[in-house]
Amino acid sequence: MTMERRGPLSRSRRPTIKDVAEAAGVSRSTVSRALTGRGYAASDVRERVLRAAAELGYVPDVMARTLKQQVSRSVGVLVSDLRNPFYAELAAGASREARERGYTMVLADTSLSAEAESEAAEALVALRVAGAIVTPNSPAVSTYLSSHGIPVVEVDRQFAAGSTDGVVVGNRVGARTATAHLIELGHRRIALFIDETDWTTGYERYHGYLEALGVAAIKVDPDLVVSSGWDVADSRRRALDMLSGPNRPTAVFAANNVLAEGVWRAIGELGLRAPAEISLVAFDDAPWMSMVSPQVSTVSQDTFNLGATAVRRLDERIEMPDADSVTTVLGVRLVTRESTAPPPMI
Amino acid sequence: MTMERRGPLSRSRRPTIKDVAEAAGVSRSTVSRALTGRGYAASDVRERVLRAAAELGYVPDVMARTLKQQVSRSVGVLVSDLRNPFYAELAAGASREARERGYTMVLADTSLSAEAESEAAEALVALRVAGAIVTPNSPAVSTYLSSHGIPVVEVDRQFAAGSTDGVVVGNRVGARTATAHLIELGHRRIALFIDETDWTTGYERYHGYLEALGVAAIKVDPDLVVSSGWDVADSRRRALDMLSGPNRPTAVFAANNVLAEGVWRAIGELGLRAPAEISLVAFDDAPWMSMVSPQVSTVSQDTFNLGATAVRRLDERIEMPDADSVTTVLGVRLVTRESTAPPPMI
DNA sequence: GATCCGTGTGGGAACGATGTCACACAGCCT
DNA sequence: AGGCTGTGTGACATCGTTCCCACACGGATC
Repeated sequence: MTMERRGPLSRSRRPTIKDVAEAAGVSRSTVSRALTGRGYAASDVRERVLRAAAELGYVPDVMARTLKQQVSRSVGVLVSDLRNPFYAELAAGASREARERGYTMVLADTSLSAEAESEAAEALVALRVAGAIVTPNSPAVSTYLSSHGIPVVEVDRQFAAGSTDGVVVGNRVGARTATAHLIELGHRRIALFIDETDWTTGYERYHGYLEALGVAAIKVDPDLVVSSGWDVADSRRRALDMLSGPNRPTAVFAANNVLAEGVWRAIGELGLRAPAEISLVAFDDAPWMSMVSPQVSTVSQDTFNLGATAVRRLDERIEMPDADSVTTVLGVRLVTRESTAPPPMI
Repeated sequence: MTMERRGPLSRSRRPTIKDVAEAAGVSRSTVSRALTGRGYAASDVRERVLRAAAELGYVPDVMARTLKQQVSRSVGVLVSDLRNPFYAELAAGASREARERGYTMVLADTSLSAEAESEAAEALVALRVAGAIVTPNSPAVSTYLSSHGIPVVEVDRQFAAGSTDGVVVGNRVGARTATAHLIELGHRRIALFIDETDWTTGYERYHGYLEALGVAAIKVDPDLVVSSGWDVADSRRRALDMLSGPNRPTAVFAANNVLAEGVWRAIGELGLRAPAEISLVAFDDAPWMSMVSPQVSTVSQDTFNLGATAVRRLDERIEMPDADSVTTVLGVRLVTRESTAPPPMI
């Protein structure tokens, strides 16, 4: 196998605007005007320039242009974990909207590591991106990017509400609705699986859960609130513990798709029959939830749209850097499937 | 809600190397040498420069650097559809490997559209990326990028074998193994669901299927080979047709995760009992396959590694542009779960 | 004392595109 | 004839960085 000989065009250096100018017999300035459409250019000259550019396969150098104009047409997107369908779909939405608005997308998977996150943020600054979208793990990213004059939109989670734009979903109302759904079915011992309860998304979902219990005058049992790690294995382990215990709950609300998967696996392994013996309701409608049996009831959010909306917001912010910051809250919807039913009679 | 006042630092323009030079009382050249480590710089001077840079929050401008050096540290990644877990995982692997090697990643979702694909390719040229990884839909992308001197690695699918590097999996052997597995169980009427049979991946899987049938001296029934579209809905429809027909197959080999989902849904909707009444084996181990009941047997490929390997290959190619092109074939593994069993007795 | 090192440092020309400015030309008015 | 306008073009400085080159300095060698 041998590398094919490259065309004559590419062996030499890439064509620059100067090459186009010479080929068309005009100056660099004229080429620039003809191609960008800014400023005068006689139609026959424009014609000639366009032809020359096409013939040479000329593509303007974004680096040089950005350097000169001091503003690029790319946005940075920082997500926690592309392997999680939630973030993948978020990124897909961002990608489509970015393309539609003429932005290129620089994407980094921050792998839930603070180090990777700040490293990636620094790369975005170095790249002089026009703006950034982040699913932050700490307030640091937004602060850092903002301090370098880069507009930021926090998505899914929001640390810097009030000083930074945000696009989130109705976490509290979603969690409240999910919990209320279980209560309505007759459940009283409802466990909550959640990653953390102190910040933004986790905080809201936790409080949504508390509110629903409060309304029904159900006392919160701290043993039923498990603050699990971020991966399936951990959540599964914790669920195995809780569900094989003596006084197990009759229902579980798993506050995201990863935790839900862990709980779901534990239920299966313990041979518990859902929803007859235990009900499960999740947050985030991952694809598997509508494929497994019983299908999992969940609070569904339009994740693709979440990403797209964030890019829209960012674009607006780039246009109007000094407008007041806004937080957009997208709606959620409880999808009741087969995993929730009244608790077993004792 | 009001935008927080930005720090004094950012209100004015971003600090440049010149600002650092003035703060440290040296020339721009010296700052450059001190920060990059190329060339002389007395240790006390270096110290002073580093401190000044840190104090100002200086981050070198990648645009300017790239413009000068004529080589960037970013790679382009073009995938078909981020919402498909296959591509998401591929991108995740690429992302991690890119980060480890000091590349930033420009990602575009080409949405299975040829137009978006070539648009994205042009953007990569404009960005002067150091290299690109693509899951191509046609030979055009690789040709185009190569003609602009951009090293390309084709991943998953390969159109330009011999002239472009590729990283693929053992599609033919995987398909053969999956089909042979069904034959071994006693199946004779084995349907194939596949997206296309003319190019690269689809071609290989198709021929793997044919080979396995050939070895067992089973005549190919063209009615059992359905070249479905690319989405779940289409595949489901085709599967409903075929499986509700008079002379249905006893087993289905679905050549990718999307088609498998369609077939799986159809099986469920028709109330067919798998594997008692129909066996199913897939290609690509999507998460849901090990969660549903019965769990789906499949040809598993290490998709994350596929992405990571592609970046590794690309990096090597960037280092040695004139070496012979190589195609890396990663192994696959048949994972037998619960969806395959001997055909029903007649 | 002239020359030659090695060690540092600064000046300045690139890289490719943009856009301001000056200017050239034709046609028209005073 | 001189001035003006409108149309079209080219020279040139600029963006932030790198890196080649020149050069300065102290010490060693002839």
